[in-house]
This record gives sequence, C-alpha cells and structure tokens, in this order.
Amino acid sequence: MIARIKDVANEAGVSTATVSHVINNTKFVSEEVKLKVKSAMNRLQYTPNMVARSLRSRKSNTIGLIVPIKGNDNSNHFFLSVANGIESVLRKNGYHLLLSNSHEDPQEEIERIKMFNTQCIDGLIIAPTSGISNETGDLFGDYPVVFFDRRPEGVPGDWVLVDGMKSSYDGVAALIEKGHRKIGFLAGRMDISTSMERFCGYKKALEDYGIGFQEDYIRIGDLSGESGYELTGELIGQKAVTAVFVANNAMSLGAVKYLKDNHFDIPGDVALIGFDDYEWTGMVNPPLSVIRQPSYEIGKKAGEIMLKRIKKPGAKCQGYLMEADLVIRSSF
Amino acid sequence: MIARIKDVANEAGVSTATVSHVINNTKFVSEEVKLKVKSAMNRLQYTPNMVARSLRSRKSNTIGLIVPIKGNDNSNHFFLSVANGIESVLRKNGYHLLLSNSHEDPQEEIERIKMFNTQCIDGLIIAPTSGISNETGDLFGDYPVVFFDRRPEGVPGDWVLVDGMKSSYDGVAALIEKGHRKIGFLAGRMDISTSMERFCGYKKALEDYGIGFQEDYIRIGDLSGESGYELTGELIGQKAVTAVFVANNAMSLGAVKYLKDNHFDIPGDVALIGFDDYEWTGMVNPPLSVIRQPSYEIGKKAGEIMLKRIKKPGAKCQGYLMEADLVIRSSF
DNA sequence: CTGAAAGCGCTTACAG
DNA sequence: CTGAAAGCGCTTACAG
Repeated sequence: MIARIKDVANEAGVSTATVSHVINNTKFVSEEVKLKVKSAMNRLQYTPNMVARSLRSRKSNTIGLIVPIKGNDNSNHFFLSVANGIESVLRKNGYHLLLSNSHEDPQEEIERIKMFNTQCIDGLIIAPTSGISNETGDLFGDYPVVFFDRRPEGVPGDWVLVDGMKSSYDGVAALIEKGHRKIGFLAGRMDISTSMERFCGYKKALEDYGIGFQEDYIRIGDLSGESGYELTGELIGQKAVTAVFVANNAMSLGAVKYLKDNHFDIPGDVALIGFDDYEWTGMVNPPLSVIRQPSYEIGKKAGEIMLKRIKKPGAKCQGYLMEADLVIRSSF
Repeated sequence: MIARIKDVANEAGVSTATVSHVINNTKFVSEEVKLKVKSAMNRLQYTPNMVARSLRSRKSNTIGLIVPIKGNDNSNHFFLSVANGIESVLRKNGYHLLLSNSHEDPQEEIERIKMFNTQCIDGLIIAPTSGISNETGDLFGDYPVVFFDRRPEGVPGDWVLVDGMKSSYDGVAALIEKGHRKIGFLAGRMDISTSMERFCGYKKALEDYGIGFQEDYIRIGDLSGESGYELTGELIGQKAVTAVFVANNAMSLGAVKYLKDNHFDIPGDVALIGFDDYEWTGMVNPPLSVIRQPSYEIGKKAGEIMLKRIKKPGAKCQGYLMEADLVIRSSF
C-alpha cells in the first residue's frame, strides 16, 4: 500500500498540516518535529501525490509545449532539439514537460491548447502556427505563455526568437562579397514571422550593397524538402541566378539534393547557403555553409524565461533575441 | 470565472452525478436530460478539470516517456522521432505524453521514474539504460510499462524492438557477398541489448559464410560520434580491415567523418555500412548504405501497445519485433 | 432513471 | 509553534 500524508502524520505523531509544512517548507517547524516527520517519511517511503497537490494548490508543476512538426517529417529536428533544451532546464527545477504537436495546422493547434487547458498546466511554451491570432490568444488560460521561434502579433507573452533578419543579412552579404549579384531566395510560407524576417534581411542586404531587388529571384514553398527541390529547379532553370540563399532547413536539404541530382557544381555553378546546422551539412560535398541557430540553447532560454515568469507573474512581458552564426564552409 | 461541474449541474437543474454521467457515458441518462446538460455545458463553456478527475478516478490519461539521450547530442534523433510517433497515437486517443530524459544514466533514470511515480501516470514507455535491473523494475508503480529499442532481462513489461540480429546479419552478409572477408565491427556499449544483438548478427553472418571471427576487428565505443571517429581510425590504422559495419547512428557519422578527413576512398579503400537512416546518409559522397530502423513507426507501435495494455491489464506481456531494412546505396 | 453524499490526498486560512 | 477542519473538483458506490 502506498503511503499518504495521513499515514506519515500518524507514524510521526503529528498532524497532516505539520507534515505538509515540513515537506513544503511553508512554515517554521521545530528541528525536533521536522526530524520525526522526515524519519517517518523515510520509513513509509512516502512520496507526495502530485495530483492531489495540484488540485488543492492550483499548480501542477507542469509546462505544456506545442511544436509545429508536419507529419512524419524527419528533417525537422530543430523543434525536437529545442524540446530537449526545454526539458533540461525544467527538470532541474522540478517541472514536468507535456509535449504536443500542432502539425503546423492552426485547427489542431487550437485543439492542443484546449486539451492543455483542462490539464492545469502552469505555463505554455509554443512555436505558434501562422493561424494564431487574437482569437486564439483568448484561448490561453490563466497561465504565462512564452513563444519561441515565431511570435504572433498582438498576442501578449514572453518570447525567445532568433535574429532572423540579421542572420539572413549576414548570409546574403557574404554572398555579395564573393561577387554574386544575382542571388535567389527560397523560403517557406511567408505568413510565418521567421520567413518574413529572413526575407527582410535578404532585401536589406541587397539594398545596402546597391543591388536591385528582383521579384523573379524569389520562390516561396511550403517548408518541405520537396518544395525546396522543386523551387531550386525553377530558380536554376532560368539560369538567371548564380547563388541561392535558402531560409529554411528542410528546404535547404531539398536544394542540395536538386543540385546534386542534376550535377551542378557547388559553388562553381551555383553558390549556396542553407539554414540550420545539421550533422549532414558539414559532410556533403562540398560542405554546406549555413546559418546555425542555437536550437538547444533556445529551448533552455525558453524554459528559463518561463520559470522566471512563473515566479514573477506581474512583470512586463519581455523578449529575448538570440544570435545565429554564419557557419562558413565551402558552398560559396 | 471558470465553470465547475457544480455550476453545470445548477444551470441544468440536475445533480453533479448526472452531469458526470453524461460526460463520461458511464450510466444511462435520458435523452432529454442529456440535452439539458449538454446545452448547459455549452453555455458555461465547461471543460472538466482533469486534475480533479485524476485524483478521484486514479487515472490521469497521461503516459510517461523516458528516452536516453546523452547531453546535447544532436545526432541522436532516433529517440525524438520515436517520441513523435508515440505522441501521434496517444493524442488520437485522448492521452497526453510526459517527456523525460535519462541521459543514458542509470541514476538519472531512477530519478525520472520516481518523479513519474508521483505524477499518477497511467503507463510508462521507456528505452531503458543498461543500468536497469530487477531493483529498478521494482520502482515501477502500479502501471503498465512498455520497453522500446532495448529490453532489460527479467523485468516484466511489453516491448517493441527492432530485429537487430537479423538486420545486422543482412548488412554483414551483403559485405561478404561483395567479397569482403576482413570486416570490422563498431558498436557502442555492449551492456545495451541492441548492441549485443547487432554483434550477434555480425558473428552469425561470419559463421554462416565460414569466415573466422577476429577479436581485432571489433571496437567498442560509447555511442558518441567522437568514439566512432577514433575507433574507425584504430581499425583502419591496422590496415587489416577492408570493410566496416557500424552498429550505431552517431558512431556511423563519426566513421564517415574519419574516412573523409583522412581521404580514404569509400568504398575503394574501405566499404562501409552504417546504422539508422538520416537525411545526410543519402547525401554524403558516396551515399552511405545503412540499416534503416522505422523510428516513427516504432513510436506508434509502442503507443498502441500501451493503449491496448491499459484496456486489458490482465493479459500476458507481449513483444513486437519490427524489421529494419538494408538501404543499399554506394558505400560498399 | 436520478440524486445525496462520501471521499480521492493534499494545502491553507484560522484558531489556539 | 502545532492542529482541526474546510475545501480543491471531480467520480462512484449506494439509496430510492
């Protein structure tokens, strides 16, 4: 039989209130009584029932996480790496992580949020789909929300983002410095804030270097490897472009694949910079230059911000902008 | 203010018991009353409080998952992909997933299990570390356990494994058929059942083809890319070996890296077969042949087995052996 | 077919 | 400094 707080109280000859107070350090208890209680807990192998505690105290020590991973997309490890980072800081602080997936579908996202609302989560960490808006924001329960990777406009909450504008700018600038003037830009859905920011960085770089913007050099896909493959084909097919900047991870893979399948020389025929650093990026031939986002660190940061927010619910929402590096290898 | 079951009962003019019964379909309620209750629920935007439900019914609709990912190991996406698969089937059935990580450390694993025990989980899905044993098994609470990827001896529970023996056999046999006689074997810790099985497959293949087993051709690392790199160096340094079979994913990456760094021709100088199929495996030069484990499907299977077990707690423990394919590319 | 009431295992004002 | 007791929001025998 599993011990309850009542059993401990009996065993120690004190009230359940006292036991609770020594467990939670919530009131002064004399050393003597404390010791009695602790040894009773040991003898009975008592562990508090978290569900009962949650019900009573309205806190669950559980944080919900919603990532937007499409279907069985093995190439999208970015979010899982973030999840790993989040878990690591939550665990150290006695918090649990409830993992869920919106599959990049606003409807499913709403379902996930509702599901979490019934679970008494203490906070929600989410990379919102493009569908999130004020109405979805209203769904959020009475807990702090921290956004990561993307940030919906007009919905309050803390956030941790990567400076996509700057990183993208750096990448494109590097291509320009190498002499490229006709630079293609490939991205996923433009309704996602990250795509938009990266696009702005691209434009800004062209502008700063006095290079005209060409609508033709832009292709917008759907974040999938296949669309990266196809759109690279379109871009290259025109033979107008000498370099391509790919603003999404799965699409970078597709781009490389297209170029290799069609025997284009990188960087001889086409220079390339991709997004996100994976095991394979340094190992393809030639090794691919990429913008590296610190995914694990993003997760840790998101976890830390959440914990801080839980401690200080009143404070003003704040954001944290992380830097991404340009990892230079041999693809441009 | 958030509505409770009492509010719904008042609004509908019935008892809380009746409301509960229409929510859970646990007793016959007349259509008429049902309708009254449902419209009351709608009006009040009622959602049941899962924590209270868990406390009373001793069920949380939450499954715990413990994966063994070392530190910030970005190359170990296998487990995260499994997690994704698990989540997909749990969610469809109204279950939540609590994610945790043992970091391949038996001590931490024990901590995680204890933490879950206080959380009223309905079941635990775990890829156990080598440290798990009967004593650890005793830690498990009164819920079903399903093991995946690895299976501890003597600890009861359902399991879903990949046939590592067969897949390894197939890989090594393929190398032999190509004419190789001196085949190196690289694996992580041998106290993990998967490593052992893969080793057995290796030995069996040699035996069946009448090739003597050479202790020198075996190197055991620690599941890390670095150890794969180093040990490949050792194996190749002897110049004794013409092919290498790597029985672990991170180590496969290390092996490829070593060979490329040191300008060995694959498969001219050294033929290679790795473990687990990633984005990069098909894109290195030459494309790497690998044993592909169906990670997402493993997760789905584990989730399904768990759900089945929860419905039928009495049934005998059962296992499910999944097949891994040899994906033939150009590295041997 | 429906309801009154006990109770899941805790926490937390409140009293002393 | 410690305890008696109410109550968190449900479910579930039990009675009718």
